[in-house]
Amino acid sequence: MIDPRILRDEPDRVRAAQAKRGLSAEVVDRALAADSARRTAIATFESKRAEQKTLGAQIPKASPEEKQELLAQTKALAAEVKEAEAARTAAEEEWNGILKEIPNLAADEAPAGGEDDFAVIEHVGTPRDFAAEGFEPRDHVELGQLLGAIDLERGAKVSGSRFYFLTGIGAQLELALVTMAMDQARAAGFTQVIAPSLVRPRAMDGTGFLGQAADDVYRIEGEDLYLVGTSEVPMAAYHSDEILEESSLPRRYAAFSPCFRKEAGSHGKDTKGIIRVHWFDKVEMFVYTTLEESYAEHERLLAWEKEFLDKLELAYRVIDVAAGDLGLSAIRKFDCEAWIPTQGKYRELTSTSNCTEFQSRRLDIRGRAAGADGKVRPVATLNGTLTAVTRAIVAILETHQQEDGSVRVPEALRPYLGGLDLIKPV
RNA sequence: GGAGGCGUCGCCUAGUCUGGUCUAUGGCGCCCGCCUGCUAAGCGGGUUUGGGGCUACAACCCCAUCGAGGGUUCAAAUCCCUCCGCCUCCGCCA
Repeated sequence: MIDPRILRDEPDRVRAAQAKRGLSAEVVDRALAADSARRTAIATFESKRAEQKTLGAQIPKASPEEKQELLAQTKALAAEVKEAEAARTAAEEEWNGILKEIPNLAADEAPAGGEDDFAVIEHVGTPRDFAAEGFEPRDHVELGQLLGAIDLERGAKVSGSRFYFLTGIGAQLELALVTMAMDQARAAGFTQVIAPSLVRPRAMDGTGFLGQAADDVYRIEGEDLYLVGTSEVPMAAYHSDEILEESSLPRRYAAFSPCFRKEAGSHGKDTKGIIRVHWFDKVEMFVYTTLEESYAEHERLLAWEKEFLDKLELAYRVIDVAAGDLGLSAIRKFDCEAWIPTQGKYRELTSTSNCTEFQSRRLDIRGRAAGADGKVRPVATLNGTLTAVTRAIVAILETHQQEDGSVRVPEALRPYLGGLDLIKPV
């Protein structure tokens, strides 16, 4: 959630932020009204409660006849306190509910508008010119079949549409990519983590995925558990309800977990292949740091993502995602989109977000400043994809394919495949 | 899955049976100061978090906070219920 002080002191800033995302500002007025109602309710309850405490303290010391009198008084008061408390609780819930509807305030640098209003920051590498090379590239579905790497038919048979088996060199590719990602992360000082992919509502809600995105989340029947769509969820909740020494920041984690997405509302999109699936594995970077450091850290996360894509020798562009497409939590988001030859487009391979204090406020993750004053305040959280396995495989197969259907292995990946430099059709 | 035990303000801990003087004890750690060639020791003080009021977002006052949420009561760390977590034993299992 956003800082309530900003809402109170600079409501116009919040209104402007809503407009930038293409959302109504009406929520701001509802929030302000709920805030003042809440404060009134708190004051009422607290004065009643204080009175009750004062009277109650006199009872054990009172003489028998005074005691009767006091008991009668406090008994009546007890009912009023109870009522005032219920009113306070209701007012606080109302306020919290409204506050949680407000997305994080987009950064000034983030372009205004929706999905198509992104700004291209840079292009890295040049898409291969298959026409000049004189052959028609095969798509990853065909290549996956030729190489014995991806089995979509059996994926559908066993689990349904948007599922797959990675087999043979496909399975090896996943393990190679994950290990390479983990090695890079460790070298950069990250703590490697294998994270749970089933979480409680608190974790899901705290990261902002039970808002508008709730349709995309799998729930476990009969249990209070959700399947995560990214290890951002368990990693954000990892330090929930904790106070971290700011001297211990940044805390950098590289977490591996499967990711599950319903892909509701994407019927007809990317129906072929493994571009858009209900399950895939991912190595995600997750960082806790201070608000001041978060902006520079965001750039670092982007740099680490680029380093990984560079090692895969892919052509890609980096975009600055528009405000309306940031999701609830982020103030700014960079996507790295790799060139997919058979689609003739750039497709998202990785994404990094600065969520500032938004998730920390919801999950109660605070930092204590160094020194005698030791102020406690929310920390900033950031996340970034190191590798989303399925899309990385799509980009590698399509980009590095040869006319005969074999695929050249990028230099950096070879050590992770036992030195293999060419994947040949089976 | 079954039976039992436990959960106190960073860590350890007193308090729970017998509800009110608990405004939660003591130790360790940490912070500030004193003392001291320096360090250690010693001495004195401070040290949960969230919220509200008032304000300079200070000081101060108040409310809540003893795993979480309900209940009983004039009054709950203390009694009752539900949930969560940890531990022990049994069963099952990769």
